[in-house]
Amino acid sequence: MLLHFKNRFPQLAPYWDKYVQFQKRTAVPAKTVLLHEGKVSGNYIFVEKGCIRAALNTNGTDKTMQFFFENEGLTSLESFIKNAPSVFTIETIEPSVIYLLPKVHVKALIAELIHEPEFFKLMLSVFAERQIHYMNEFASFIRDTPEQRYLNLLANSPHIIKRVPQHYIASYVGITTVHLSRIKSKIARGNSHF
Amino acid sequence: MLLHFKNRFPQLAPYWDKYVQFQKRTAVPAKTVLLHEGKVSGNYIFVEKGCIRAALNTNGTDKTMQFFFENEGLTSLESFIKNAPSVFTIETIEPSVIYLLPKVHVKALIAELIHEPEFFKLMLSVFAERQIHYMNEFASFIRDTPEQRYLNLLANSPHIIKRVPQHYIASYVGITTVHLSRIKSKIARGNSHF
DNA sequence: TTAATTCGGTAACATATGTTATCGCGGACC
DNA sequence: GGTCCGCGATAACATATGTTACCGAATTAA
Repeated sequence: MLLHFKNRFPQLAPYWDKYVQFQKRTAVPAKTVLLHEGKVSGNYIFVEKGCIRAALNTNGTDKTMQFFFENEGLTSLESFIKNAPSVFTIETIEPSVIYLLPKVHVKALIAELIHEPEFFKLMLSVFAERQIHYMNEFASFIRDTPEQRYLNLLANSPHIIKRVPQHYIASYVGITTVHLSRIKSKIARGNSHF
Repeated sequence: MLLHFKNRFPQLAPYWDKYVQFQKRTAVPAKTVLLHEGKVSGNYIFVEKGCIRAALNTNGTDKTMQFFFENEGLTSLESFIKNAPSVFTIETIEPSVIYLLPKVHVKALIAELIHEPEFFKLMLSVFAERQIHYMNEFASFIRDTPEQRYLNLLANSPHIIKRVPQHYIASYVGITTVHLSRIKSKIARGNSHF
């Protein structure tokens, strides 16, 4: 993970190098839970290979919120920052290779980098991107019908649809697997709105 | 607006003072558009008095995304940072008194403050809060039924329901005004799920 | 003040989506 | 090879939500 940042931000190389030793590389099978909903997040997670999802559990039904693939990093921000119980579960979809960087070291890294304007800009842009991402997801739910959300996904992130089992996609667009099947067959029959 | 920050972060007082002169205080009537969807945001907006909403327009139907009240600040982040067209409109609900701080000065302020660790922490926490907010809204749409969303609003933000016209609330929870009326009368009859 | 407009409630009907159940395919495991 | 199980399709029915239309109260404009 830190190597990934190092490639993107070589100016800060000495900092990354110093913390490389603390991250743990692990290979895990599919359906491995990396963080349980309700537990406090202890690590920043980086995906080297494989595929991970964040999921909510409501009255026994599992709903997928987000997907992560190679070269993406994630954590439960609220849990990480505030030591609050995570609202979602983090789980592998495929057998994956991940890096874990414990929270203490992330905090130490940030404390060291707090004087570096380059790092400041990096953090702000990362945070801004995430905020914009979630805001757009939120806006999409207010604005779009589930069918439209599926079509958007098909248009903007076809790799997700190709790679991820369909029942995860269904809850992600806000519907049941049955209804997603209906939508797909409707599209296949050429009866979509487009 | 800057006075607001000055009260909360007196350590940075000299910076706030310097920029106070650039902000413009304005009183505007209800239903005044402060930023049109599709336009680039030019100001950071701070609400001294009144009430503002962010809204999306889809095929002629107006949908409310968020409400802002006294002592809250807002802008279209994507538009502000990337000079991208704003995805939403910003409009007053009530007659309001607002402060506008032009983008150039906000950027200059950030550029000056970039070396202040206190400011760094402030910015990160502001950004983190916003991200958590939008993420929770997003999660709520995946997890909850519209009726549940209305009940959540009633429990967590009753001031919004008391203060804002109901048709804005309806689109905010993701339904039509007709259906919101149904839900309300159902609750009044004591038939809600709780 | 009256007149106009906005806002919220309700009904009847149309459509979208959920629920439950069944089937079939294909991979995992022995 | 066979058996089990995860996954996706489909049907029939139930429920949730949208659409249109109408009414009356409340607010605003003249």
